[in-house]
This record gives sequence, structure tokens and C-alpha cells, in this order.
Amino acid sequence: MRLSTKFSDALHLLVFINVFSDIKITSDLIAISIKTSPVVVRRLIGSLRDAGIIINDPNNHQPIFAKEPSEITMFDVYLATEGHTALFEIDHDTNAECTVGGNIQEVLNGFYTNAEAAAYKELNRISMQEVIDQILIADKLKKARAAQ
Amino acid sequence: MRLSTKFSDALHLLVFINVFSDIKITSDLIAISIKTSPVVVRRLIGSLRDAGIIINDPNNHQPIFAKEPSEITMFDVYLATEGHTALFEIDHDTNAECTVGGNIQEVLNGFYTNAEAAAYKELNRISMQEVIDQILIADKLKKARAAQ
DNA sequence: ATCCTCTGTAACTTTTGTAGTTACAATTAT
DNA sequence: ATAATTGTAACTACAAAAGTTACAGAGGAT
Repeated sequence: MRLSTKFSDALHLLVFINVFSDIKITSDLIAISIKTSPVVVRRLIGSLRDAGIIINDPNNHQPIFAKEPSEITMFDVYLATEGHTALFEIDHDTNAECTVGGNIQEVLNGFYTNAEAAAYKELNRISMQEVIDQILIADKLKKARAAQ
Repeated sequence: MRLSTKFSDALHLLVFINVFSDIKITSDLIAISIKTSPVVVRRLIGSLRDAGIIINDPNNHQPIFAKEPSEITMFDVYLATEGHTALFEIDHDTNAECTVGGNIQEVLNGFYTNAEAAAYKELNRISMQEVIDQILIADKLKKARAAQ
């Protein structure tokens, strides 16, 4: 399969609209940073809006955070963009007549749910503010090194 | 993408060869339980053999565990079958000229690695013996309920 | 020794979800 | 009014998984 980068691109988009909140932001502009098409950006904006993570600023017609970045976690963004897919996929078509095939789905579901919850918990600990901060720090570091 | 069920199917296969170790096991027989084709089963066997999880019993020509089921974890099986895919996919093609696009990959990589490690740690806590035990218990429960 | 079964693997096809593209009506800014 | 931009829908392109077909080679059965 082609792996989905929707989650990553949505995080990118959110950091972008925060970092460049002082200039006019269009889907074209965001698309250049993500290196994708404006339509893909608009689709992401739609998902994030549906999830209540961003709203359209009625004043200048561009997406802004619906809540403080410190109040939104990476997991909220994950749910908004890829919440329908499980991290570990159960094979739902196994032979019910068999001791193994007839019970493995529910057993794996328990283990998978547990492991997924551990990952989600980590994502839920990280706020968008932290992501923004780390990117700004990484940028300063890079520029300082380049200047040497 | 079509989500991969290789991990689930490999676990299925391992439980199967343990539960039915007293009968002659062919890839055809396993395929009936997983509801897939014998070739898919043989491919899984190949991956598990390459990873040192199973070997071919020289006596009766069928796959058996290379170590005790209590010494093999779900994570070992995950690595053998889907270890190349990340749980959270970074968009590796972003605009390096941009403050966001030029730093987001490394920042997300840190967060993703952390979240993935949490999930992997959970998988690594569960031995194949536990998976086998839970499936046998689920089967007994199901049969007891059906008999009532 | 020959036959039969099964394995391991390669090559090809089918399927399915993501991403990219094209198009356009509706909205907003100037 | 005009131009820019959005939100969607429809379509195409692409990639990965899984299924299929094929077949040489190994081992066991008789």
C-alpha cells in the first residue's frame, strides 16, 4: 500500500498556520511547504475543521486554531485524519470452525487494543504547542550551525 | 492502502502449528484455517524461518517452533513480518527551504519513535505462549457456552 | 526406482486505499 | 464587477498486499 501521510501533513499544516499566522495563508502557500497540491491541503483543512481543531477566521478568511495549541494533542490530530485505521490489522476472515481461526480475532483484538492504547497515550501527551516549539528550536539550531 | 494482515496471519500460523503439533501439518491445512492460499502461508513460513522463529522439523517435514513459545514475543513476530513498516508515516518530501518543512521530519520522527516504542513494548511483553493459552481458553469458553 | 505429495519461489494479476489532478459553483476581498 | 480562493466531486495514477499460476526440487511411500 502507499502509506498515508495525512497525519504528518496535518501536523505540518497546523504548525504552518501557527508559525505564519501574521501573513495571509492560502491553501496554495501551505501546499508549497508540504510539497503537495492545494486540493490535498483543503481536504486536510476540512478534516481538521470537522474535528473542531481549526476554524476559519471570519476576519481574514484563513484557518486558525479553534483552541490554544497547548490544548490540542497530536492524538486529536491523529483521530481527525486517520482515526478510522487501526495500527495493527486483524484478519477478519478466518475459519470459524477451527479452534484457532474461530477465536484468534477476539484474542488478537485484546492484545492489539492494548498496544495501540500505549502508542495513543504517548501521542496524547504531546500538545501542538510542543510540536511548534520543537520545530522552531530545530530551525534556530540549523540556522546557527549554518552561520558558523 | 490495503492494510496488511501478515502480522495477524503469522500469529495465527504459529498458534496453529502449536495447537495441532500432533498431526501432519501442510501449508494447505494452515491455509484453510487462515482462509488464504497455501502460497501465502508458505511465504509467511519463509519470513518466520528467516527470522529464526520456526524451523523445519527434519523428522516429519513440518514447521515447528525454533524456541519455546514462552521465549518468543508478539513483537518478534511483528518484526519478522512487518518490521519494515512504521506505525506512523513521515512525509519525507517537504520543502526544505521552509521553517516548518525543513524541520518537521526530524521533529516528528522523535515523537513517532517514542509512540511506536510504547506500542512495541506492549507487544514485546506478550509471549506466544500467552497467545496460545488465551486462544485455548476462548475456545473452551465458547464450547461450554454452546453446550448449555 | 518411480510415483506422489509438498515445498520454496518467481512471475503475474487483482484489489484497494492514498494522493494527485481537473473542474467548477459559491464565497469573499478589493 | 472582478479576481482570488475555497470546498467538493469526479477521475486518474500509483503502490503495496494478497491471491493465482506455474514449476523445479526434495522426501516419503510403495
